[in-house]
Amino acid sequence: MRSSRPTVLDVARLAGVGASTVSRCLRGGPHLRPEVQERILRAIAELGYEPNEVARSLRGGRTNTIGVVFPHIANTFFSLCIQQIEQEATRRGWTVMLLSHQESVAQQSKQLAVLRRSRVDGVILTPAPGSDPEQVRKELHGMPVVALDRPLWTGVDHVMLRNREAAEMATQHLLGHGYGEIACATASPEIYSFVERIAGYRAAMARAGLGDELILAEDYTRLRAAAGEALRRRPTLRAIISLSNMATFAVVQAIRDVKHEGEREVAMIGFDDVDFATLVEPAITVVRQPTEAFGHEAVALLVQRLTEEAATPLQQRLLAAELVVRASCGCAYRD
Amino acid sequence: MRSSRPTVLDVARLAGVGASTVSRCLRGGPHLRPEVQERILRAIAELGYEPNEVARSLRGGRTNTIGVVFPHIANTFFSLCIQQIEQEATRRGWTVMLLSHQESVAQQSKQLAVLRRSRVDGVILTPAPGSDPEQVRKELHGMPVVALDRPLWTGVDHVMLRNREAAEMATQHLLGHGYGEIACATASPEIYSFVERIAGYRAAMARAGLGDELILAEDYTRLRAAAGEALRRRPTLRAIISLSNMATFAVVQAIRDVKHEGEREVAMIGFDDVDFATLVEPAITVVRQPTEAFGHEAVALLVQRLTEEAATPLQQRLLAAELVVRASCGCAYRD
DNA sequence: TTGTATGCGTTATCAG
DNA sequence: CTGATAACGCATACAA
Repeated sequence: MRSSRPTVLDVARLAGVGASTVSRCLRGGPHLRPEVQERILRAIAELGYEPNEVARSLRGGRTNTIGVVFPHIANTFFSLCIQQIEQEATRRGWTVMLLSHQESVAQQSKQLAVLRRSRVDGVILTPAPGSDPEQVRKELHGMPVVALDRPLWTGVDHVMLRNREAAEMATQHLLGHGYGEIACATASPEIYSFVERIAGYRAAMARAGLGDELILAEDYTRLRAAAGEALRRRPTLRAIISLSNMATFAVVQAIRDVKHEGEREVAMIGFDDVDFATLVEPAITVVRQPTEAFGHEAVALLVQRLTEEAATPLQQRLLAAELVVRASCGCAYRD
Repeated sequence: MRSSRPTVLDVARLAGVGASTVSRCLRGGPHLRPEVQERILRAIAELGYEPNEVARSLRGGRTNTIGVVFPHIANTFFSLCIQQIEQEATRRGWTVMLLSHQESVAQQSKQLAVLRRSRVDGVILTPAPGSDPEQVRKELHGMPVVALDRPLWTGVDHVMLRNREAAEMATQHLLGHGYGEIACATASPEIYSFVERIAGYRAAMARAGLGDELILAEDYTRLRAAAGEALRRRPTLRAIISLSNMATFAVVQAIRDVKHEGEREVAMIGFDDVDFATLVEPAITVVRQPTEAFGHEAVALLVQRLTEEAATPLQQRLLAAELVVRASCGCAYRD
């Protein structure tokens, strides 16, 4: 059953040629007599030969594999990115090794060690909050890396959202509807993208001469509670911006909680075009991140660097978010 | 920069021992003088040596990698499974190569070829609909496989839901609420799990002496339309069961579409505990699949078979679904 | 145009 | 207890 598979040598023997000739035939070498090539191809088919990528990797020093390390896999933002990465990698003939670090620096270290030992050619990484850039640089040990969604250190290729602009845009939109008191909700406010989005929100509020109110929490269960509390404490608070898909979920719940206690309309703009955005009433206006571009660009950048001849200059992609206007922001319903 | 990394030989030289001694030290061989071990460990630390898994794989004939092939990655059911698989694999010291086939048999063939050439030790596969089992068996070429969510051929390890029971349970629940006309909605009715769930639904309806009505479509946009149409065509239709997270989404939309046209209450039970289930009004009663168990069991089964001494008997896990009762089925609201 | 020999980094074997 | 050696499968340099 587990009969060991045929090697180039088996093919060579059957075709009555040398091993290197078979190798050349496989790799499309030009120096081949058609007749010989024919014999080799037949031998390959007959034996069901397939090259051993492990041996190729050892010999060539390249694995044709990229390591992908994300905080979580099931979070819709990341799973959409991963989906895109897998497809783009497959399309280009690369293979993906998937790992997650659960937002833990320690776990991230372990996973990077796995990638080092596996000799992957490059890495796509969304670093855990609190990562020491210099430490990560060492742990990468020279493996080319593309930072996705969060920065690593200046001088590394990355693909990120224009976080500030995105949050500003949302805030502006709410301000345009006449809301003066607008809160901003997120868990894990130490995570880079949230830091930036908070800054964007604050900038917009400051420009309008208004104060800001942050609703923060360690996790999303607490965020729901915190948002509810904020709404109760401040009856004049009528609008909230949430900074991620999870936060959006929590805020929707909080608003519903408060609504149940008495009449109270609260406008909101969510982050990420979650599927429930169009299902709830009113439909949620959201800041949509271009997840396809995240995945596509990350792979493109990495592959480019892995196959470059001369040194490619630093590549940094700053992606624009899109405001998908629905009803929750105060706009007329128009679905 | 790309200075090639130290090898066992470098470590051996620095420690003043032979290469195999270093190897034994690494693999925890018992035959080592403490003094020598000390020297080796120091050399390893000094050089920053890390074993090359590629070479190990070539030498050992095992890659410590499992291939995971799913239809899609971003579908919440699959992404939850993948998340669990990655965690369980990492915990056990295995590595995951992630691929998707987009429900295409041709794409699946290509991905299995990638896995063959990569010499992964085993595969977790959710086969594309229309797969020829014998063909897949050949394409696996002896690699141990665990089928997840959909069967492959009798005699292969698998982890699946008790689909019929799950659908029957949901149907029963609706029948218990007094609904006589209950429709069942899904796209891609050729996919195994949906076939089974349809059978379960029908069995329950037949047992109650009632006829069944299937709402089928090729994709989910059309399913939304088809469900809306069915509701309009048959004003007495007051309950729908949807067979997947995507179908649930479509049915919720359809019910909302119809509701907008006039007063009409439609009960429903969804499949998969999607996050929007608790956000819409009324909250959706759903059949919850134990995604953690899917991932965990799949890895456990596969690893067991990969590390078995003697031949392990066929392992088939049939997971039970859980009815999460909320309000959409007609039960009192109780959140 | 083709074949032979060598090495990629490990580990198992076997002799010391 | 330890060290030299061979082999895993492939691709390259070089010889023919």
